[in-house]
Amino acid sequence: MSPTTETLTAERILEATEEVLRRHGPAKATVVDVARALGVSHGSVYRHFRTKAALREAVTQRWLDRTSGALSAIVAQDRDPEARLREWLSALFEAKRHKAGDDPELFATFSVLTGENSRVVDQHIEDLTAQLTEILRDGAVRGAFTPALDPVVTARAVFHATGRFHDPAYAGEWGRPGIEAEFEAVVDLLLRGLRAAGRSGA
Amino acid sequence: MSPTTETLTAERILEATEEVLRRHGPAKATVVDVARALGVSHGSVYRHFRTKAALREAVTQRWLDRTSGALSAIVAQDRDPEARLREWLSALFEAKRHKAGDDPELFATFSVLTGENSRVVDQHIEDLTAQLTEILRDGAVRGAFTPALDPVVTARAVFHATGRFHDPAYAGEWGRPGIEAEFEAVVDLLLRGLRAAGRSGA
DNA sequence: CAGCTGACAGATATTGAAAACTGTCAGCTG
DNA sequence: CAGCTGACAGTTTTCAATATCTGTCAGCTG
Repeated sequence: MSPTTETLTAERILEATEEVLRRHGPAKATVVDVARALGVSHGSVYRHFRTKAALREAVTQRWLDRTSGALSAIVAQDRDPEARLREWLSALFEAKRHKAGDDPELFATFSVLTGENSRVVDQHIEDLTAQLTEILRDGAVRGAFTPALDPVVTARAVFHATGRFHDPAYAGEWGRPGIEAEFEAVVDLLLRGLRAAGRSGA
Repeated sequence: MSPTTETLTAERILEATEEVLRRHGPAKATVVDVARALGVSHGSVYRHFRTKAALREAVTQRWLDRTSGALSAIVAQDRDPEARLREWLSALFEAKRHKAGDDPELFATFSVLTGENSRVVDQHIEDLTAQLTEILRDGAVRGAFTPALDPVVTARAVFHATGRFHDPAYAGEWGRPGIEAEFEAVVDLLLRGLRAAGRSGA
């Protein structure tokens, strides 16, 4: 039962690939490296993943799904939709910032896929906007947010409007001093726009 | 009075550089090319611009200033601040879109400078947010926008929130089908947030 | 015989030598 | 003598040869 004699599964390949990507980065990590880390030939890896791109995408998907999963807990909370939306956006920003800082090589892989308009990234964005839609819909039902706005369209608008704080293209600016204040200003403005008429402002 | 015997001025060098950049793009355009286009030695170009970077920046600044100038006319209009803001944002989006489409090589130069956090790009952003601030301040005075928000901070928030529609990092998405609707959704939401309480919604 | 191997063809990346470019400056020229 | 030239040193880019990688598959192995 030593690791090298265990059956070769997609899961084990994903773990090894994540490790190789973490060490070498997306530009240098090769399928041969992954196979070597697992003590098998690279042909075996191709038995589980049709192409190198599919492997990269699977690793990235797993990695992104961890974020979506953590955020969905906030959506499920039973409290003030406005506070929930604020916390959700804040958590998304934090998550992306930490990923960029703690796992720069995996983050670079994610950035590459974003630039390539990968299906995986599109799916991630759909997951996130679906969560936003859920909060907005609930907020409208509870009377916290105006019912005048279509939740699906508005969720996408909120997501795009906060792109500076979660899109990897901006990762370089997430370390700047005033970034937190910028985030607050954008979120405050968006929340003003979402609130039902008759509720007090800031 | 033939062009080749005219005095060599910064202005003539800028024109020639713009032409060379348009033809070759930022990666291939050289100072030697610019000098050749002007019929002088490259040493003469260095008499007017200390480095190649300074030359690129001067060309880009001129190019960006044309946009700021056109937009300032909208700021100066004497009409409903909300309509003015809408038109200003729309004009900014259009201007960037056309620049990206009509002058791809000059736009690429601008994108390079953006990625390098050039002083020229920072100045351009300051110009634009100053114009936004002006509209917001005027809107607050006229009672169209809520006075609860600091115009300077809010102008930056509006600028960041609409980044998807003017930041060169997103140029690749400006040709997509739904982009206009996305733009409208974001602007509608922001305007709801800006409006003074007691005014009717959408 | 299910799963793995390793040789292979074509594609991609690396390397290092040669070419081109940037920025300087002593001296030429009108 | 103000303005321009062109040779030059140091750096960057180009290009072609070489090495490595991707993806396939016939055949080996437990």
